[in-house]
Amino acid sequence: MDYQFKDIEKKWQKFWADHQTFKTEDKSTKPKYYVLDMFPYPSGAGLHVGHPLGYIASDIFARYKRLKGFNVLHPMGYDSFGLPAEQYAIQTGQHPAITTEANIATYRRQLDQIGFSFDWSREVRTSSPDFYKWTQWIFMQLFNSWYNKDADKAESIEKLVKHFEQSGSTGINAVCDDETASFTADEWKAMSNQDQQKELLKYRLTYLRQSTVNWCAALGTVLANDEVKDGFSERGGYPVEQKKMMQWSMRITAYADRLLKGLDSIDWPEPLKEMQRNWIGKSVGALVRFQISDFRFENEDKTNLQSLTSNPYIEVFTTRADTIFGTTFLVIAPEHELVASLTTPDQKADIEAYIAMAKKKSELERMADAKTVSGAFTGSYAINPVNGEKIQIWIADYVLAGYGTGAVMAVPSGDQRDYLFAKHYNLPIIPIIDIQKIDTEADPTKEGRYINSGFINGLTYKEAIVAVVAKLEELGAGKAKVNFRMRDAIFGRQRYWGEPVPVYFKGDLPYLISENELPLVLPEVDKYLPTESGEPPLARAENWKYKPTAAPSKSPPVGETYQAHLTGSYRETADPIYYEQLKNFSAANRNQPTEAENTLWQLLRKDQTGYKIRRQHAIDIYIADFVSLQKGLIIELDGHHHKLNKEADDARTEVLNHFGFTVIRFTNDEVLQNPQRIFDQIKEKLNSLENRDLTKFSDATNTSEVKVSPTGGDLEGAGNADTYEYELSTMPGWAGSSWYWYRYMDAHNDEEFASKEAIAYWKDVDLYIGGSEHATGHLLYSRFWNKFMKDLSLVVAEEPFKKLINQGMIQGRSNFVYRLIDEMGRGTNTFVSHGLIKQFKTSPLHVDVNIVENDVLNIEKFKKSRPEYADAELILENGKYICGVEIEKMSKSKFNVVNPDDLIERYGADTLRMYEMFLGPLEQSKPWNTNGIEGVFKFLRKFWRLFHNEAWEFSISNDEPTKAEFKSLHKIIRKVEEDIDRFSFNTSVSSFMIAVNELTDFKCNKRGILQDMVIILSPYAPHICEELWIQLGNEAGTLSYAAYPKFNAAYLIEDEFSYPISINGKTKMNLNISLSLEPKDIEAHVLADAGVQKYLGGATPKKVIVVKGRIVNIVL
RNA sequence: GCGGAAGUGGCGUAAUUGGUAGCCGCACCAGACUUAGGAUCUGGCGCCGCGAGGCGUGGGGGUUCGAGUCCCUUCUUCCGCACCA
Repeated sequence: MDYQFKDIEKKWQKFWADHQTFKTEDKSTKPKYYVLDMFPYPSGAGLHVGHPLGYIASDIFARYKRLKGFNVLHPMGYDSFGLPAEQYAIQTGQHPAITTEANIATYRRQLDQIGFSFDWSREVRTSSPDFYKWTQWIFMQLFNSWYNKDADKAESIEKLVKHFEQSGSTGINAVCDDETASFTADEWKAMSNQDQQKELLKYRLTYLRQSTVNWCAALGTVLANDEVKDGFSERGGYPVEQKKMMQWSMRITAYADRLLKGLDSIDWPEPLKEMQRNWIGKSVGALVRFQISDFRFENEDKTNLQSLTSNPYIEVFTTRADTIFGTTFLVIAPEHELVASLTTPDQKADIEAYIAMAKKKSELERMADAKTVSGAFTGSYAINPVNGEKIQIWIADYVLAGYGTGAVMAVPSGDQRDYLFAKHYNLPIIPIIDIQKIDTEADPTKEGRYINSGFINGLTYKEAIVAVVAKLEELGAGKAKVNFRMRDAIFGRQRYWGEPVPVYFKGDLPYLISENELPLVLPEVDKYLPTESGEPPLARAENWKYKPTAAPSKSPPVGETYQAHLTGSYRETADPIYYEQLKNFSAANRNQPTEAENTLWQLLRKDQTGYKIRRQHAIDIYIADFVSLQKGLIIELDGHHHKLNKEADDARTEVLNHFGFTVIRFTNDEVLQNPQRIFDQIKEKLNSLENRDLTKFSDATNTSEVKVSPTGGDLEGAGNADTYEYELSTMPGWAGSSWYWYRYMDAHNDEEFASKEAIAYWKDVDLYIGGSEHATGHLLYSRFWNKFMKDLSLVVAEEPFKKLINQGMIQGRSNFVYRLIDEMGRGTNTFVSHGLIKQFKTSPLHVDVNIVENDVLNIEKFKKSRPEYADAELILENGKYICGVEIEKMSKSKFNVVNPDDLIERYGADTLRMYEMFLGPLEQSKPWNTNGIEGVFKFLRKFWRLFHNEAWEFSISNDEPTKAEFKSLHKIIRKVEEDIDRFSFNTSVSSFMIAVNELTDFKCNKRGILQDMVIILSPYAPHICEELWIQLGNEAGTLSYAAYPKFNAAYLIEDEFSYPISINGKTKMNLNISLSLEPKDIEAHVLADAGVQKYLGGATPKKVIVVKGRIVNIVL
């Protein structure tokens, strides 16, 4: 049979799916290898040929690793929350879930027909509640954590609370908001719960704060810095403005240093690491305080006067504290909070005019305008702390409010911007280094010795910077400071199609919903637009409110008054509905014990008190934390805020007493501080009580009405039966993608985001392939979340992706036809071939690349492509119409999209896979050009033919291969190993061609060679290889796990080598010389050769260089 | 402006530690087989030159017996950042 790729590929794709050939086991004696692709956003356009490039490379790698005996995890899923589906929903009213579902179906069909070896049983979708339940859960962990700088890791917020209760705010070294309060332990305890929560929010790793955000009005949402490019949204290209809003943020800045350091430990492309370093933007410098001189005037704006009069200084950030003696003025940003207070009445008009002008300039104009010098003098002066000089304070928009302190010390001799400013406004310029050249521009040199610089005169840079910082610290006028350019990441989006934030509001304060309430499912809305009042789309959801009563927590839901079941039959029949619920709650509580509960349980379990203790046991409408039914003793643990619920507790105790239980209470802190003491107290109490078997309790039927508030336990936020507003913004697109690789490890786990065992086994991603466009988004956020989860011991690796490869972008290659323009300037229906356009007046038009081959227009198809082209006239060259070419982004509007479906239809998936690899180095960006695909197709047919005779019958010989045949085989065995190891897939494809060309020349159809060839080629062209593999008599489906052939160097050993003989470095001829000869003998042999003698022309060589097995060079 | 990557035939590219520059394809040319060819096979194919030979890895310079590869300098292209103090 001829090579029938269509049948073969269909057959094996079905086989792999039916037999789950690529389903990965979590338990294996093989070493693990995790090959991950960046999962796609399923867009409506489907895949074009650029998308699979990285997937093909990773698939080859994954298949290769399987052959090499690894247990390979190679999963795929969809990053299915996002803007396009939502924009489509806004336009059409179609629910984004439906659009997304349809797009995923298209993607899946397209992916399947390329023959990837994904383990689809582990598929994830970020928009599925099973998945985003855990995205929300991780959010909750972030909310419940703070960053302890002393431990250099995230820790539980409980630990912070404990510290506050014991020592107040002293001794806390946290990454937190700037304006945290100072308080003693007693002051903390005296605070209302509200105030405590407000303070804690300043420490949480995800927090709500009034922040300046990138607001995109057209999209109706805020955007993160990495989603804004040059003042426009990355998606859609809409203008973005700065706006102050209450927003969720992630305290990624806490990890700035670790994110920076971690880069040194991972095998990523250097440009990408550099981009992250840039984005993090660490600069080591100092904060310096400049006192305000003679601050005495009044001003109608008194907002900051208070702080100014008590603390009259401006703080600047500088990386060049050594240049402080060259400071000749200060510049503060126009938005700086002290501007109004510093402005003297004389200067008021100037300053206000300048601010008005600066405000009008958009972000873009301000950037474009970087070279124009502008500013205004405030009229105030500051004192240089090191020399007491009085210097002017200016405002200018080259100083950014958002970086450092929003103020700089201007050193015109060393900083070009300061230099230009000083020249423009005639401010002094003082040289401070002996070799500084400052006639025409600033000289930021660090060489030379300091002059005009007081106590650092004569020092070098290294000495000076240390001396200045020390002096500033001594004076109390400054300190060393590391600054980062990276800002905390805005985490909320005012959009519909994203993960709901698992938070509700009581007063102004956010509270987490309960963990067992997850997932908080995205509600239905009538429209996907903001409300009239400008609230996010989720505000449209009807009855979407948080009801604590509906929240199964430590206590079941109850109304205001409740007919307590003082019937004496609390266990089975109190209320069948409640009883079911209660059992569920208890189970949930047992799975998620608090720290204190867990600590105590370790002491109480297994009868360590001498009595059987149950935990989270349902009793009537309550759940007891711990109970001994034998003694009727209930042990309750209370959180710190529990004092609010005294009334409820009393009622609860009353009911429990009624049943014959004794209730004792401890606080969580008591347990955590001294568990043994609590244990002793419990034991003592148990011993003192009489036995009373309450397991079969049946008291007199004595019903009484008891007032019960809805909480009997630790329900956070309880206290009334009101409903609360949920957070209305959703999470950004990067939330789900910041941890998804862990879900693949254990994709169907309902109890955890992934089991401890799965994480311990798979650990991290060994190879990650994806585009560099995610450098400062996904790849940074993923590292951040990973480090956070490591801190909480949820995962084991500090870095998630050990090795990363960026596949290059596939650009479009547009073709053009040239329409003739007549004398009147009108377009005609005549088209001129590209080589002739200089002779005519033409205008280029995009033409569909799919009707052009090797830049020659298919005229027949062209005429059919549009009705108006049907009678078009074409001016040809050499009988052909040659199209023009340009490289552009691949897009529908440019008619340059090449769809993999068409190519698979025509050449098959194996050809497409190999051709995409053959295009060039994986990491290199290149335009798509279908021109060479025939060559790869021919290769596969040639390979197929090796196994068939002239009548196209399968025909293989069992003869012993020749030495030359073995040599071809072992060359390719080694070559492919080396190439795959360095991700050089293009070179291995050409080596396959060489091997098959050689074997064709040998007319080799020997099993001893071809069977191994099938294995080696199978990662690249799996379908054809599977087919040949069973034809060779092997069991179907076993090829994927066959053993990669072993390289044997013996087959490559040569007796002779054709030495290039060069004279003065120029190769003149070749000589076959035995490889057993040593350099001295080679030299003699070469010089004796007649051909060489001819070149020498009788001259005696000055020197002869012989490199054994490489070259002979004769120097004349 | 700063940082990074890269410049090799008509085109995509190859040359793993400095050791024969142009492998493998595409396109093109010639030929064979054919009713035909968008099939297959054979040969050619960096540039100049009839040839001998010479010149060739963006340009210039250097190190070396020998440089596409290392160093300096310069130009060009692409990518990222951009008034970051």
